[in-house]
Amino acid sequence: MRLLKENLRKHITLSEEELDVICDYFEPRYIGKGEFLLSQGNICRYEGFVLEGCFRIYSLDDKGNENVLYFAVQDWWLIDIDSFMNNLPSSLNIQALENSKVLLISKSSKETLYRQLPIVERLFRIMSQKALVAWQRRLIRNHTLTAKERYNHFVQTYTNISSKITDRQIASYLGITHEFLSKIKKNSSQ
Amino acid sequence: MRLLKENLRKHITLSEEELDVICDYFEPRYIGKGEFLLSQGNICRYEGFVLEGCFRIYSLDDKGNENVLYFAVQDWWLIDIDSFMNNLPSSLNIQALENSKVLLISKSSKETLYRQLPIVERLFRIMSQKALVAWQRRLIRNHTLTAKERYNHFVQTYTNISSKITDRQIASYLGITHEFLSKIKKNSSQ
DNA sequence: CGCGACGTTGATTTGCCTCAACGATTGTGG
DNA sequence: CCACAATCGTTGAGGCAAATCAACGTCGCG
Repeated sequence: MRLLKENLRKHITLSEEELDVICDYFEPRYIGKGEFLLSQGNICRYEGFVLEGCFRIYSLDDKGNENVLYFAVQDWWLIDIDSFMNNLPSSLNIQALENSKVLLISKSSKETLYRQLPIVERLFRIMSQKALVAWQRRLIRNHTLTAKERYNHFVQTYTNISSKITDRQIASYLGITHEFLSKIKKNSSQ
Repeated sequence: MRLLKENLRKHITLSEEELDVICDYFEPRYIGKGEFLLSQGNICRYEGFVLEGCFRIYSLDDKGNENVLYFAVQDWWLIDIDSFMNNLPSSLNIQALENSKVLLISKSSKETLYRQLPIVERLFRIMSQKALVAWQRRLIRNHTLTAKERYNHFVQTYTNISSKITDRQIASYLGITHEFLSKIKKNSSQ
């Protein structure tokens, strides 16, 4: 819970009482390596916060190719917002890449929380807006940088993540093939 | 103002009084073709809502290449969130592509509005989350679709926009050169 | 009118993909 | 604990999508 509180305090000033109220709505859950918190076709009923472990959030295209949207390790959030907000079948998969521990809040709990503590609306507004900026930046990087530059940016920015996951996953995140990533690494290491 | 009210009502149920309060904080402004609502290096002090006209939001990389983040026509919003939220110098340019009319709300007005009418926090949370989903989808399209497929998706999805802007701008939005877009169009028209 | 931005086209290059093969590592069931 | 399968990372040959560079005619605008 301490980790969650610290995460929330990064975005907004909250009293200890408010933090306690918020945290009360979350429940811990363990997810084994390879298991899914969400798989496509189902409705995303929980928002998750990662305490330990590592996740990949990915979609599948028509040909069955996996496309990693992002990774989540400690201190990151797990959700398919579209599915969660609108009760739509998800097109995303959220899979644990190692044995993991998360805190979950259900959709109904979150709505109750919003009403009970209106400042939580503000909190999640701010979090969403920060996330939005990050996605915009990533799109610009995809347009302006080469695959090699994007790879270097990734390992520098997410050192803690890149040490946990396979090169295939990283390649998928970067939007390139794993063969080509291998050639990038060979090329840049000499 | 009617247009703004309709836009807000798409996301959340609001009474006529609430809508009036919100709208009172916005002031109209005309922006001539080629003029900037925001240029990089400056702080984004206003959030804008487009009533008429057309805008491009773009950044420049080191080599001076323009990179269009998105276009905004009637019913769209104009802002550099990062700069607006954190009072940072913007890395974005917001330029009118034709004579345009917008509604503006300043940062201080928006903060006042949040306090006066807490439901506005909810409103902008929901708007931000919807926008987030759109950016995620766009990134996936960039990874999975070819340039031609992305172009077709763009003209189908944004018919009203694509008729207003040059092919160079569209190419920049798609992340390709304008020469290549020209070849795509030639190729697909026969 | 003349200039600058535009769209087009072609020749050439390059970044990245596809397919195929290989050894190394990991995981799993007997 | 080992044998086997599966997945991984690597490498190479070849191909394709898209970039680069350059030239040209067109159009809107001062």
